[in-house]
Amino acid sequence: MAQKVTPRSQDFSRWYTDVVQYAELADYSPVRGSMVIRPYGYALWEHMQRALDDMFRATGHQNAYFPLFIPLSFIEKEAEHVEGFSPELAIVTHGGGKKLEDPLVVRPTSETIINAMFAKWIKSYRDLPLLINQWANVVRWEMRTRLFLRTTEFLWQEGHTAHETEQEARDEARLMLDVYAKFAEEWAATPVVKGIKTDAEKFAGAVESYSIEAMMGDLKALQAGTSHYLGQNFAKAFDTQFLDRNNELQYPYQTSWGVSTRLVGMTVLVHGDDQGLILPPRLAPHQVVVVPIISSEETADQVMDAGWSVTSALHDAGIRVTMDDRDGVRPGFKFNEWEMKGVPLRVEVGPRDLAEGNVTLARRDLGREGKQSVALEQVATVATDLLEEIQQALFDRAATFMADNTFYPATYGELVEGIESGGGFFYAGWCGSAACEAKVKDDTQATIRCLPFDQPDDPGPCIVCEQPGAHQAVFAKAY
RNA sequence: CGGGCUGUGGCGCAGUUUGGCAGCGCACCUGCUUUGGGAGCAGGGGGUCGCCGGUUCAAAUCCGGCCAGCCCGACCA
Repeated sequence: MAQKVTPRSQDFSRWYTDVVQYAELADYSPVRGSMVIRPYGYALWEHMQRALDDMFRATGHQNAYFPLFIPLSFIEKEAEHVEGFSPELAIVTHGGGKKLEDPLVVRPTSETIINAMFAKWIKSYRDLPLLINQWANVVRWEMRTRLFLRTTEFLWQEGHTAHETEQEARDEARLMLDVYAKFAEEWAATPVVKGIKTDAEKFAGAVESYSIEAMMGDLKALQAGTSHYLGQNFAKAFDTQFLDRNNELQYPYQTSWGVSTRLVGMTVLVHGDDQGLILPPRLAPHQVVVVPIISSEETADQVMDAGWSVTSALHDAGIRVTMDDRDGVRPGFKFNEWEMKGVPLRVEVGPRDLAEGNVTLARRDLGREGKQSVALEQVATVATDLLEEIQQALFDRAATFMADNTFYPATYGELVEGIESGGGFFYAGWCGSAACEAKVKDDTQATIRCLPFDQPDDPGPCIVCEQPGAHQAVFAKAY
């Protein structure tokens, strides 16, 4: 623990892997492509869950739980859905020592099993809207995996809703995307671009997919959350029907939306530095760590007492605080260790501070320059303010970084050169053809991350074929 | 699934070319001295060298096969 990480500038990919492991967020497991989320990483995820779950409830959703196993025949009912997911399904063929007549799929997502139940529950327009969320694990058999960003099994949340009208469902899909954007920006301190996915990138079985896209520290894009307007595709496949206000049978309009433990990876990739993790205060398992500095026998008790009283003052102020009272570990070691773990604020309590009635506060995001002395009795109020400042500073820094690395190429040559010479987000016109989209991908590996909701009056000509552009698209390499 | 790299105490590696006592650093345990940015000294524990087979008096080392992991591609939250 607390080893030196590979510098970001030297090898970003290894830096990420080092930070995740050294900060004890996760570890590789004996199972191919699967990871163990360690207590510290899980605590971070739990804080994300809590914030999101509160927002889901505030928008009228209820939690429920559906089975892990889905009959293979269910997946096959929606043509695009099965086509999209079949390459990555884990399928159970045996149970109880016998071969199963109908194989079971380990859920890659739950639209089908949930619709099988919705078909039973939805009889009348009075049953709508039906607003369900579940927290669950899902399995997608990936070729290449990376801790948190892509693993065979991952934890997520999937919302599934059914509505009386198309407009209501479309509004719901957009509303939940807004919830995700709000979470990303206000909790994870990560600015995002909201937009519509192209047909090539949309969810298998959706009419339209929306996403939030964030820029990572290596200038690649990460899809941080998606929301889908499903139309009546699944309702028709599962014969989910209700009697409307005119006593006529109708198929409901549906949505689904999800975010995953990938958000943990995003937080690392956006804010971390060569010292390790930097956590936004609102999500940090420990917002403040108190490190006592014992320099002599005579002052030891006094320092420890002061450390504990600072700890309880911070706790009483509603701050998640921990006191590192380990014996036999030197303060310098503790500083580095808690910096590795991304704790936003550190309080150093030592004889020199106490002689003047002070403690030293050190901001994680400012490095060694970010220390200040604060009077003992003001620690709680100052720390409370600082945590808010840090939260804002992290967002501002990420927003500036994204703005600085967002470009508007005028020609195809500029787009290709821009992507190859470093990356970033490239806004450009796009005619809407799959061929032009594919050409960019073939030439540069970059894809259209989304067509932003914020569109200019004139998107300009297609960056590829120079035909009039139907949309402005964001091109970027993605995780 | 294609290409590359790697499997040796918990982690990182040397040793493999040229077969001959299984080593180093970190971590861990004990003790003492320490403690304001990754402590020092002394002592100690821990490894069927990825697996299976072959060659040999003798294999971490040579030969054959298999497996796993990571990185780069195609696919993807």
